[in-house]
Amino acid sequence: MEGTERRGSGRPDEAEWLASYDPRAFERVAVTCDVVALTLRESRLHVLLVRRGGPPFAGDWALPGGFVRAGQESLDRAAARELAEETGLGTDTALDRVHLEQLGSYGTPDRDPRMHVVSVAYLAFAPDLPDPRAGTDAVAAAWIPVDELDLGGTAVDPADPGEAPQPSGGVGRPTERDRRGGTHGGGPARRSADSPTPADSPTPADVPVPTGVPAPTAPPSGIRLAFDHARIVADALDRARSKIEYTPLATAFLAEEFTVSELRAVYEAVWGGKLHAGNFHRKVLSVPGFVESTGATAERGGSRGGPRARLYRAGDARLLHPALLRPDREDDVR
Amino acid sequence: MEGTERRGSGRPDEAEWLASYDPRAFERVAVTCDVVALTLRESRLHVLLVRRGGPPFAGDWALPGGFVRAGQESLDRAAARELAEETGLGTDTALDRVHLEQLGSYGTPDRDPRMHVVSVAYLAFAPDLPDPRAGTDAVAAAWIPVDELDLGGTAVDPADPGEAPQPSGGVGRPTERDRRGGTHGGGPARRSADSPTPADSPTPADVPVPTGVPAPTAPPSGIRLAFDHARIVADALDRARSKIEYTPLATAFLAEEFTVSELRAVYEAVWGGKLHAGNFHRKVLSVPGFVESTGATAERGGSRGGPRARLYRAGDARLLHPALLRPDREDDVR
DNA sequence: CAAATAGTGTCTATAAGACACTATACT
DNA sequence: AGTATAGTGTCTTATAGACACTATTTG
Repeated sequence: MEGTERRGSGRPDEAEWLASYDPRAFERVAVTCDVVALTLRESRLHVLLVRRGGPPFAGDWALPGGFVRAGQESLDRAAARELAEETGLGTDTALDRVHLEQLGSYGTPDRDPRMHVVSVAYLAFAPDLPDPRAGTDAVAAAWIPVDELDLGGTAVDPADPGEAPQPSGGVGRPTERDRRGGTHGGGPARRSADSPTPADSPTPADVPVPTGVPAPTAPPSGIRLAFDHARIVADALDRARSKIEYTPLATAFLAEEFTVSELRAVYEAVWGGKLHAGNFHRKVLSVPGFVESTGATAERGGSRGGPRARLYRAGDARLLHPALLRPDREDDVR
Repeated sequence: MEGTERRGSGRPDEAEWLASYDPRAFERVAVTCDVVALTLRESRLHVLLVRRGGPPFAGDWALPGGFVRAGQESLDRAAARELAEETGLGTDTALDRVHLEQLGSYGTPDRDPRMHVVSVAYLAFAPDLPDPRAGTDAVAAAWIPVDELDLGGTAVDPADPGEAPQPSGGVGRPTERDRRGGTHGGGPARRSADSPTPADSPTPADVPVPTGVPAPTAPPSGIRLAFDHARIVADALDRARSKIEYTPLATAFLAEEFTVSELRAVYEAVWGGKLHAGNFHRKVLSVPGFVESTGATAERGGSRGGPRARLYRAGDARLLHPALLRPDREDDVR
């Protein structure tokens, strides 16, 4: 809207002017909010998906989402609403322990065969939540392990990653997408789709889906997602991997009180690899404001032995300083 | 769109179902692309702005932007088009040296008094470009020094930063916004507006606009921007400050060949502070792929004396490893 | 010549990782 | 008992920053 009027004064292209002046005079794009909700179940990362009842992509799994209610709600609220509807949790209940942030917007004209739809994607970090009330919705809804998804390991041109999340306007570190290339140096006409720029993680890796990263890549023949949702989920995972490096958000996957081992399990699940227990322990406790001791101790030791671990809760830091950097992978930048 | 059909089977709220089922049956939101184009002029950071000709906010400066052409262009393309139109440069010409990435989307219902508009904001890094062809557009267009803008140093509730960029899905480091709080831990209903989550910079600083950061904060009475564009520009600056930490994008502000001193000037302008020349020099040359020597030497030494500097061009790295971290500011996290 | 800059050398503090070791608790 | 885990200590290496210094060029 803004800045529209400046067009069309003393210009020859009146037609074009009209087109952009009154939105109602022309076809419009639809706006939806889609949510990539992540949680940890049995030390595996899961994403909330719904099964589509009708075409297009009938029977396929897709991200929960829906139209933004014009004039009624902000994007953030729309995302929260979608998430609440899908998880079956009240907008307040257990849902207030969920972290929700904007991921990026996707708006290629042909991403939905029915019409031009711009989806504003959100990323959610949730503690282990109950199964979504599948019966309520037409088809099914479930938490699916992310490593069972086909996220299209099929290389993305590093110079033209499509459109969507960029290492966005938040405080962050380079994400996988950044590592893969992003829009750097490209002319304005380089991307094929709209993509938020990833901006979360600092570990470089310009190779699309190289070996070296253990779990979070696409398996031989995983679950296909509807629309461009595989891309959105891939971007979300990039963001998540990056985000837990420099924020305490890994704690959002856990209960209010947790042990350092449980926290380490979050990192291992999200990053996909083993971490050195001893060094991780010291590191976590050394970052100011990351966790604070409750003074209590776990009821029992590990299931396979070991002393009872001390309990912690999230500290008051909003950023980790210094950050917990991902271990260098082979597939480093350049 | 996606996942809409799953609603409304065996549900009591048929009305609501209808509302979200067929987008054409209800009021829609408009989608625009706004661009925050940054460039360096005389060692100061400037942003491209246009002056509004009519209400609302007539006479105020605003970001260049316009409607996304339904069914015709992706978000990335729309942003590139807006930028090209405004700078007067062809979509290819000098514009192919411009870096363009998605920043985030802003969609509070009341951000435009006329209707519900979702703006997908983009961030551009440009080398010194000619003045925009002001005559063409109704009112004016110009490069304005960012430190002359009123970006509302008026504290943002660290717990409720509004809606827009989050340290997005790209590879990044925590940005100022991350440092200020972001959506961490907040329930889904916490934000007042939609904001991409910043994800770019790692230096923590939870204080809204604390002392310590020299230049890039709001002056006593700077230029007011239309709509929520001050917020968008603030988010863009956060992203930019963060982005040059872990990517070689600072070179996008310079000509093809540049000296280390010129590169340092970019960092100083964007971060707002002096950097140690010697350490910066060594650091830049030590990061693999950041810059590569051309073998040539500058024609003349500095205007105030000194040897002729060697010339470099951007290297092939897409991420800096290790990153060039911003010097710790007092206003550190916690 | 004076002053400012380009570029290098050196030292110190911090942080990450490898490794070793103890103490505890489960089966 | 055997084994796995919680948590700590120590050493090595990489990096950031402070500081010093030389060489080169402009006014």
